[in-house]
Amino acid sequence: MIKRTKGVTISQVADAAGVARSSVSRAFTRPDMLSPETVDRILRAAETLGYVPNHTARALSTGRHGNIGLIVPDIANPFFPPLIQAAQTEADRSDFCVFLGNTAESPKQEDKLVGRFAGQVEGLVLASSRLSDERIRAHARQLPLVLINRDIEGIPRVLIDSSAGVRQAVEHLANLGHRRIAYVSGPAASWSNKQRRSAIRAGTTARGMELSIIPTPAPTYQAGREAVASVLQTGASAVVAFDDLTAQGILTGLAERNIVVPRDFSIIGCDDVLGAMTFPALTSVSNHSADVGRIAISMLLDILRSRSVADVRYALDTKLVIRDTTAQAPGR
Amino acid sequence: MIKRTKGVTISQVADAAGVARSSVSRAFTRPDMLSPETVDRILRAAETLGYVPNHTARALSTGRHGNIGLIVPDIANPFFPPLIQAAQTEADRSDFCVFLGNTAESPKQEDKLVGRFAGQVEGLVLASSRLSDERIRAHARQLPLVLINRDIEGIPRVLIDSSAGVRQAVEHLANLGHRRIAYVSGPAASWSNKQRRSAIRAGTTARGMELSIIPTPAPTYQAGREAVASVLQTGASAVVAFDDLTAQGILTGLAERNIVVPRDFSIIGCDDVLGAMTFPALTSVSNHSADVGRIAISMLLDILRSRSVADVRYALDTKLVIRDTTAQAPGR
DNA sequence: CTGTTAGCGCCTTCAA
DNA sequence: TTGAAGGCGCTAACAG
Repeated sequence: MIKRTKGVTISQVADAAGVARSSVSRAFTRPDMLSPETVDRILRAAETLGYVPNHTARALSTGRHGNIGLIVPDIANPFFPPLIQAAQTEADRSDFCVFLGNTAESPKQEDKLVGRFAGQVEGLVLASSRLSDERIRAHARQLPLVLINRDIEGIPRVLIDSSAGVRQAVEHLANLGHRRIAYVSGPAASWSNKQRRSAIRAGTTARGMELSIIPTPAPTYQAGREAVASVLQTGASAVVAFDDLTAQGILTGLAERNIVVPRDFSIIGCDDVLGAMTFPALTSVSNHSADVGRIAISMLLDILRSRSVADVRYALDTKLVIRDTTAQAPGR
Repeated sequence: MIKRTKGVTISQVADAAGVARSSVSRAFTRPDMLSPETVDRILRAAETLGYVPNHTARALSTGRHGNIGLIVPDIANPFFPPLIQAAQTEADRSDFCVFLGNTAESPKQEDKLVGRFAGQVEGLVLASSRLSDERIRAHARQLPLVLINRDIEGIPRVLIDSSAGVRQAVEHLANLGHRRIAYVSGPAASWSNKQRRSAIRAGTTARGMELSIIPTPAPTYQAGREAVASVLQTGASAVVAFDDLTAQGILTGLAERNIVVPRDFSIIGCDDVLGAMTFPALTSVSNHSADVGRIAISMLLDILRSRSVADVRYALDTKLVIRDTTAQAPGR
């Protein structure tokens, strides 16, 4: 049985130091308003009593609690951990704590989390939100919001613009002689998915290539693996996947059918989070997940500081990273 | 420019409903103490005014804010996301929010985070803490603590007991004819690492096998990859890695040297988080990361509810999962 | 520079 | 069943 120390309050410190409560408060928040000796005496008293400012009381009084929220659809997707980590580090630099929420790809859960967080955070970052524009706008009326990979006018947002990278991917495949390719798509509600899909469509159309779209329930290893059957039915010789995780699943699905990559089939991922960790090393569209996390938080903190919301749209460029899963189309 | 709605307070609702503030409070916390009609009237008024209870004020008054903290060393390590997700889900079931902290394997950062969280959470779960026993004990005096994969008497803890699984791993290798193996170890401050290392040592000693220990700076893909040189120098024909990520790195390091797994070399991971996602599919010691997250949170919530700390030690058993990275020792 | 005085929004005895 | 009143711990004018 462990006994716990109780909360020492500002009054006890004030008594011990022989000053008013407000002076104690100042010693911690605006020491420059007090004489150095007084500050010293107070701090010393606080130290011996083991006083720690009560965060909640301070928050009630100031209306600021130094917390921000970060909501992601799937923390287990390797795209997010670096983003989360960077966000955390950036928040830390300004002495903010971050609440993390995982929606498991469910808009309903996302709505619930936003509501739950709203009361205890000063602002929120929604990464790859699966909510409708209306819901997001509604939430933005309640508290400062920054979006990641979601493009809604009037709401600050930071985007990974995959179009350039995806265009290069199509070009790369075309140069290798592929004429018929497939896109294994991501969540319907995903802005990134829409963006990637239309970039591919534009690229293939421009080059007279044939394109098939294969839907998946969610961007996971398993979904990729299960998509392989459909992919093969299209007669495609190469595939671009919504993300690396899906691509990795496809890699396995192909291996299970003894289809050798890249000899028999080429594959390109997006996000480049698996780096060279797959076998063969995955060709992928570059990633900025950490940058995006850092930037989103820094934007949010700016907004909190300035108390004003500019309509910022921060887009990061991408490019194709060629590794070992793409090669000449078979039979050429 | 988006305008934000201001906070409606209990008083406004009270006025609108023509009741006292305390009644409004009761309508939300103890509706059974009020007549159904009154509750109804209050709720209706609250609804139209868009009243939402102020979490901070409530917390100050009750001393409970319904938040718990979870601190992990590296969110990007695939061992943790399922743990975090399960923890979150479990907390959610009891209407608790979770603060997530990432220490980047740094004890200093961990200490800092605990301090920062302490004021705003009712309890804390420390997963794979890198802190000293003393620091942990000190923190446990401040607030309810539950440990994951750290065995300190007197502090509630839930452990993945890898010894059985690791013992099976050694046995498996022995049966395949390996006589000389290496253990690529994890962080020095890791309880799991110590446990796995001694289980391997016990197993190899009992069978008269030779064992080399290879240190690494941190359990990462990169560290595993770089450890390969040292591993090969030992003349071992098989290796057990601290975790799957390290094992995956080793897999790459071997591939880079044209050493074919499992024909030329066998490898076993721990945690089984990569499942069949590596190539070849990794033999590994089973994992309970999600269970452990769920159980830790549920233990913490129990403690918070009962206001008492029993000395619980919850250990989960493990076993070897054989896949494709282990085979007969070469030359036999 | 420092003390006094009000709250922040809610919960919770204590009476009625 | 309901109201009145005090307080949770701290901050923020306003005086002095």
